[in-house]
Amino acid sequence: MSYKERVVVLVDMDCFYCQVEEQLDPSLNGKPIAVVQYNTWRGGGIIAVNYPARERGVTRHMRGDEAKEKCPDIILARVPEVRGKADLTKYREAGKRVAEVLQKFTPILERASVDEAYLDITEAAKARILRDCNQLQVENLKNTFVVGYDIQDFLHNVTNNAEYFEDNCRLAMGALIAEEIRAEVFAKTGYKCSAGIAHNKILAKLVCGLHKPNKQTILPHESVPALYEEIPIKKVSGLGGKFGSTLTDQLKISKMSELIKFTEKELVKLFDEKTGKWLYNIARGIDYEQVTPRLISKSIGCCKKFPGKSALTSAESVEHWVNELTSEISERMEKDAQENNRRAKQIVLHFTQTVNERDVSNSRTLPLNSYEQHRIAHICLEALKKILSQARCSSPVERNFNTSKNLEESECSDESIKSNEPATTLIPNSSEELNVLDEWEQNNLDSLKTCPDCKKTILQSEFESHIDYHYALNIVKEEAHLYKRKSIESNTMTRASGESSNHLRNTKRKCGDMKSIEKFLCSDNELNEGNSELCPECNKRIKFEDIISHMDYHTAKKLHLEINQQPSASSISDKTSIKSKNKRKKDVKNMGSIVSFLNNKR
DNA sequence: CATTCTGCAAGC
DNA sequence: GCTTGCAGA
Ligand SMILES: Nc1ncnc2c1ncn2[C@H]1C[C@H](O)[C@@H](COP(=O)(O)OP(=O)(O)OP(=O)(O)O)O1
Ligand SMILES: [Mn+2]
Ligand SMILES: [Mn+2]
Repeated sequence: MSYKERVVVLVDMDCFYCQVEEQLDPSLNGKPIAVVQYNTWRGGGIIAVNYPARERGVTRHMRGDEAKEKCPDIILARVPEVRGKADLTKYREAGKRVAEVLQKFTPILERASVDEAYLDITEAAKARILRDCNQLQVENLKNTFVVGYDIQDFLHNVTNNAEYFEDNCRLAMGALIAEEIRAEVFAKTGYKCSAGIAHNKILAKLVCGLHKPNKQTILPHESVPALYEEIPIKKVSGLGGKFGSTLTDQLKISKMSELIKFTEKELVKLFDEKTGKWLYNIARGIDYEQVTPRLISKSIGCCKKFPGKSALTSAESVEHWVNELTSEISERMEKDAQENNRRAKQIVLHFTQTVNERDVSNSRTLPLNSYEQHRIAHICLEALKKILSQARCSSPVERNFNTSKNLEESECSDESIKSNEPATTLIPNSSEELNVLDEWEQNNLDSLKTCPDCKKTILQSEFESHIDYHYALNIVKEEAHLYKRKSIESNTMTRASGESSNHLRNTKRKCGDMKSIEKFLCSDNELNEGNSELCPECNKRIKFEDIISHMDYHTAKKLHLEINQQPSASSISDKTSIKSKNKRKKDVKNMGSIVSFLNNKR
């Protein structure tokens, strides 16, 4: 498939945490604001800045005090503190509301962070070109910029010679849909966002930021070389860190356009096969990375740092913070279990200490059989003691802790807790961290039912959505003439389902995030190119004989959404999982004081 | 003394 | 399978 085939959109909320705060307190409207976490030390650390405050020179990473100097009338909103730590719940929930709106436009949606998501709307754009090319007018793309073009000229080209400019025509239609997506996000949530529209993820991400806030940008492929002349290498996703620095230093280049000088062979030789080829393609505006459908996180974690003198120095304090962190984890995991029908099977405990000026970190994957706070805490504390007692103690120095857990891939999930505390006395600058991580298991205790309409055997947990499916299908049959197939990509979530599957950890299987209706439709295994094709709407493999009814299903879903505007709030997901097993023992040196504290205590 | 997250892949 | 490091919001 051509590198110009797809229409990929990256939607990113504008100064997201600030917008969340502005909506909660409308008196902040129009004023310069920033969001800080903690405020006792130099006014707290700034993690989000709204646009009026940016004009005044305030940036992320500044301290609250510094922001006040730059902009005396700035309002500093504070991240809530619960259990003595920052609590990001309200931002996660706001992000979830946004994702629920985006999800109505396509199931090929990948949440990339709390405030952004990639959407592959190739099929929707193609379908709409067949009937709505006349809508590609400036008045329908009022918030759209096109790199390298005046929008008027760009639209003129694609509408007058749609075949010759078919790739740009798809991008233009993608932008029209993106305008609608963004309008819907604002209508449903009150939040403004920006978007990038391009043939791949890397470029969509890159151009989303060119016209913020509340605007969107198209990048036609032929505009890549000129754009790259202006783009520092570190601005491209994946090149913002050490690897990007290696490029600028070793290759003596600074702009993306300079990368094109190198042959694929040279790049493969300089780095490895995978990296070299990737870089060679990126230099030409080519990126084949798929938008991987994923609506919910694979891991749940929390952590706390204890910088400098606040480093934890007693067993009691360590125990206290492990309790606080496991309490938050327990609460969030329980909620996740209700919403997503999955359970973590493992937890990862992680902590770091500062020993002789150097960070030493440890982590252990531990089995998790219960979400009860005290049980999780017990598991973590036992592991912690074991690790520290095996460490060679001699010179007592500093430490800090932190814990975290993660959810697992398709079917599993984890949690993580992070805390960070200094353990011993002495040295003023110390820190530690603890982490916990787990995987999930899905509940297999589903009973079977027979559908009264189609007589198929289905899981109890999928019964409701299965009936919804018949309901929607019937309406479609009656009113199909009102709705063209493939008009707008949209998709509602279905109810949560149980379902079990097997270990899919690390296996690339799209079925992991499938909704129950889709699972029902895709229940046959053994699908291959000889007996099936990929659905243009959802990219799932469908048997030839089922493709017509499968497309009806998509139409039904769209219609159902309009009829019943109540999107059911749960997604499905998961299942199985695995694991348990734990770890090995690694020695850590210089773990003096905390070890003795722990040993003394128990 | 930026902090609190999340995802991915390499290397063992 | 597990730990670690990198990259990003
Ligand atoms: N380094 C960080 N540490 C903690 N939270 C962060 C960090 N970076 C970003 N966040 C949070 C706060 C942001 O509002 C939110 C989304 O990040 P991001 O999209 O990069 O910026 P933003 O939404 O604040 O502004 P922009 O309008 O430029 O997108 O994630
Ligand atoms: Mn943002
Ligand atoms: Mn973002």
